[in-house]
Amino acid sequence: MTDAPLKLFNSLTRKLEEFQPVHAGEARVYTCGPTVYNYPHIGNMRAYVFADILGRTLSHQGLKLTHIINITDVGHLTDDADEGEDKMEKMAAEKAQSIWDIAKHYTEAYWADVKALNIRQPARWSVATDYIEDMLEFAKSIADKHCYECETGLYFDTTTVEDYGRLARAVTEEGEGRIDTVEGKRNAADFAIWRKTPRGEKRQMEWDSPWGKGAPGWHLECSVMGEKLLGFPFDIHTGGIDHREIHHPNEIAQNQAFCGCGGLSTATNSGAKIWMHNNFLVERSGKMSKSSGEFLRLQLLIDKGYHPLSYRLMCLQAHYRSELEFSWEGLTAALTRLKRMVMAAERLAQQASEAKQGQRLPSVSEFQHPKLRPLIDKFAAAMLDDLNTPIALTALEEALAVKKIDAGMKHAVVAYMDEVLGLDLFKLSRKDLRVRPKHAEISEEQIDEALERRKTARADKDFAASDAIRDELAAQGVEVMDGDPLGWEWKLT
RNA sequence: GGCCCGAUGGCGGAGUGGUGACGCAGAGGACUGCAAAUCCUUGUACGCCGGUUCGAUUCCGGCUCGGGCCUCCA
Repeated sequence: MTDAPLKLFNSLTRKLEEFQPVHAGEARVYTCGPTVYNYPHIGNMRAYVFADILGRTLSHQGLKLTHIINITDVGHLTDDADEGEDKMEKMAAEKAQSIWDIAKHYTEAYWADVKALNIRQPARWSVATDYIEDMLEFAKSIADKHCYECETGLYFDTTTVEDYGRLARAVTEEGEGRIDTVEGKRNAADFAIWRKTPRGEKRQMEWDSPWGKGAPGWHLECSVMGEKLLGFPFDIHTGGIDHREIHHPNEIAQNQAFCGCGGLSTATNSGAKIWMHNNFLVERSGKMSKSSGEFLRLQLLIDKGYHPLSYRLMCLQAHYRSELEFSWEGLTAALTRLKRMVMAAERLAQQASEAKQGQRLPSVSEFQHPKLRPLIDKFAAAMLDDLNTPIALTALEEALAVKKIDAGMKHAVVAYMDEVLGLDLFKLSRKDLRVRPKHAEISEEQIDEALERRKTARADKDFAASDAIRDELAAQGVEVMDGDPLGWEWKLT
C-alpha cells in the first residue's frame, strides 16, 4: 500500500503499535471462529468482516497472509465449567440429530454468510475435532506444572503463570465476581483443560485421555490450533471484544505455560504478538444474543430485500473498535449509499471502456495526478491508522466523484480502494441491488405488464391513466422510476 | 460489589487544542407531463460544572446519564 507503517491497536498493551511481522514478509493471523451449534447472527458476522478487512490490508501491504479461522464443534459449554452442558450436545439433543449433522449444517450456514458478505476465504478453516490428538499432547505437556485434577476434570491453575488476566485487566484475587467456585477448584479463575464425562453418562463426542473419557475445554482448541498451524509466536489474534475478558486471557495462560514447558520465556510469550478485538453490534431492544431466542440472521435481511453487502457497508461505516448501533433505518441508509456508489462505478466502468483501449497505466502507487494522489494517500493513511474504514470510504467516494479526469486512471484508483474494502463495486450492478422482498404482493411479470400499459398511456398523453397505473403499483409496494435504469423498485417495508 | 467503556446535528458515525468529516434523512435547484430515481447545492451538533490554556468539543478533575464484562456470546 505504502511504505508507511501499519498501526494496529493491541488489546494487550491498550496502545497503537506498529505492525512488525514475526516472519519477514509474512503475516500470520488467527481468528476465533463460530461455535456451530446455531446460526450466526449479524453481530457475529461483524467479527469476520473486521478480520477480513485486516487480512485485505495486510495483503495490500505486500505481506503473504496466512489466515486461520477455527470452527468450534466441541467443548463450548452453555455455562461455567461445572454443571454446564456442551452447546453442541444440547442442540443435537433438542433437534434429535447427530452432533456431526448439527455441526455440518451450521458450518455451512456460516459459510453462506461469509460468502454473501464477500469475506475472503482463509488459508484454512480449522475444525476443533480434527485436533483432539494435538490437544491431548498440548495438555499433557503442561499438566504437571500447571494443572490439577479434580472430580469434573483437569483444571488449569491460573496462579502458575505470570500476570494472569493482564489482557482483561482483571482482578484475580479471591472474592471477586459472582463466580460460584466449583468444587475442588483452587482459584475462581481456574478453568477446565479437559472435562470428564460424568459417571454413567455417554456422550456423542468423547475421547480417551489420561484423565478419563471426556472432551477438551473450550480454550484449549485455540491455543493448539494457533500453535500447530501458525507457530508461536504468530502475528495477530483476533476475536470479539467479549473474548478479551475470559477466553483470550485463558488462552494466553495456556500459551505461556506451553512456551514455558518448551523452554521459552513465560513472561512475554502469549502466543500472538498483537491481540485485536472488534466491538459489538448493538440493538436498542437489547443485546444481540442467541440465548435470548430471536436474533437477526443475515438471511432475514436478504428476505426483506436488502443486499447482504449493504450490511458489510454498514459495518465499514463505523470503526471496528466502536460499538455499532443496528437499525433498519441504518441498514436502509447503507443500502442507499451502496446503490449510489455502484451506479457511479457503473458509469465509470462504461467511460473507462470507451476510453483509449490498451493504454498502459503505471501502478496506482505511482499516480501523481493532483486530484487523485491526495485521495490515494488519504485512503492509505486511513487504513494504516488502525483500519479506519469510515475515513477510507470517504476517500473512495471522493475518488468516484472526481470530475474531468482520465477514466482509466480513475477506474484504477477506485478498483484499488475497493479491493481493500471488498464492496465489489465493479462486480455489482444497479440491478443486483434491487430490493427483493421475499413476500412480494405481485410478480415481476405483472409489474412489467402494468408498465407496458402505462407506457402506452403516456405516449398517448393520457396522464390520468398513466398516473392511475402508477398509484396502483405504489399501493402494491412498487415504486415507478422513469429515470432509473431499472424503471421500478420495490419499496422497503 | 469489582473492572472497563461511552456521551458529537433528526438518525448513524469520524475526527481535532484554534476555519466544527462523511453517509442517510430534510431543504433548494437541474431533469421530468407530474412524480420517483439520478446529479448539483445546502441548514443544523460536540451531556453538565469547574480547571489548564491566548483559545477546549478535543487535555485534567468532579457530576449526571447510558452501556459492557465479572454465567454462555463476535
